[in-house]
Amino acid sequence: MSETYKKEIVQHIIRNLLDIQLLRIVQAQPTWGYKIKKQVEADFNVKLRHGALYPALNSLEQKGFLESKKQKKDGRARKVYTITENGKTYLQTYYSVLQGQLESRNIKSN
Amino acid sequence: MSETYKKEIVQHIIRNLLDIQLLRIVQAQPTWGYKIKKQVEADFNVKLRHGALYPALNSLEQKGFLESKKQKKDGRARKVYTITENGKTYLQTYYSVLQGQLESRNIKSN
DNA sequence: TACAATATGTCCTCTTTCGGACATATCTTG
DNA sequence: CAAGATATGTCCGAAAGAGGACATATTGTA
Repeated sequence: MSETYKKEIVQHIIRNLLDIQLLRIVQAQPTWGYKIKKQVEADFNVKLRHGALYPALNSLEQKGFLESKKQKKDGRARKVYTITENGKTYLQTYYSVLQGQLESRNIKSN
Repeated sequence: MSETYKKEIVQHIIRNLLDIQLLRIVQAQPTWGYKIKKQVEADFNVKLRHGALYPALNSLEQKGFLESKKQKKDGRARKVYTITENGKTYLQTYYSVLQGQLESRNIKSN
């Protein structure tokens, strides 16, 4: 029953909250674009366009929420992202707002 | 500190998760467009265009997540929305996905 | 040596959304 | 009576985003 809309909802989140998801993933562990794409697609069974992903990552770096270093590991040239303090604060605040909604499902009815 | 981004984040949520917010508000209590607008703007101190709100409500009704009845109370002709079972299920599923993210902030690191 | 996978980027067209205006009707208050 | 609040809707030009292609380089595999 609650599975009915699950895929649609995950797709909705990936589309509309992509920046939040990226911050969340990078916060959990420094990583790079291609891995994020593969990981998200495997974990959630949705498609994540790299034409949307890479610009989003660059945008988050420009905003100062992510930092990147070009590394050459396993013979691969990767752009590894790390979350910044501002990024952590932003994500924390975002989740606290959502948490507030999860806790109090009621809205003031003046 | 966590107040730094709060307004920006609330605006982000209103923009990108408007349909979810509407379902949440209507689920808490049957209500109508104009009241939602005033309520959201007062509660969160952000602007909610009625040019975005009314089409969004109609869209949710077309999807079968909301139902509306035109009422004349207090001498006012209002279109009062009620959440449907499908709407409840959708919202519930949405929040359960977000909840899952709140609980496990870690993502599988193969 | 091809072909697939890894890895990151841009570009173009189409569609959607944004911000704000236009529109209309009723009710309340000064 | 006029102005503001309540209440719901559409429309238009501009901006943003979606889908998918084009582009390039290296590495691993058949």
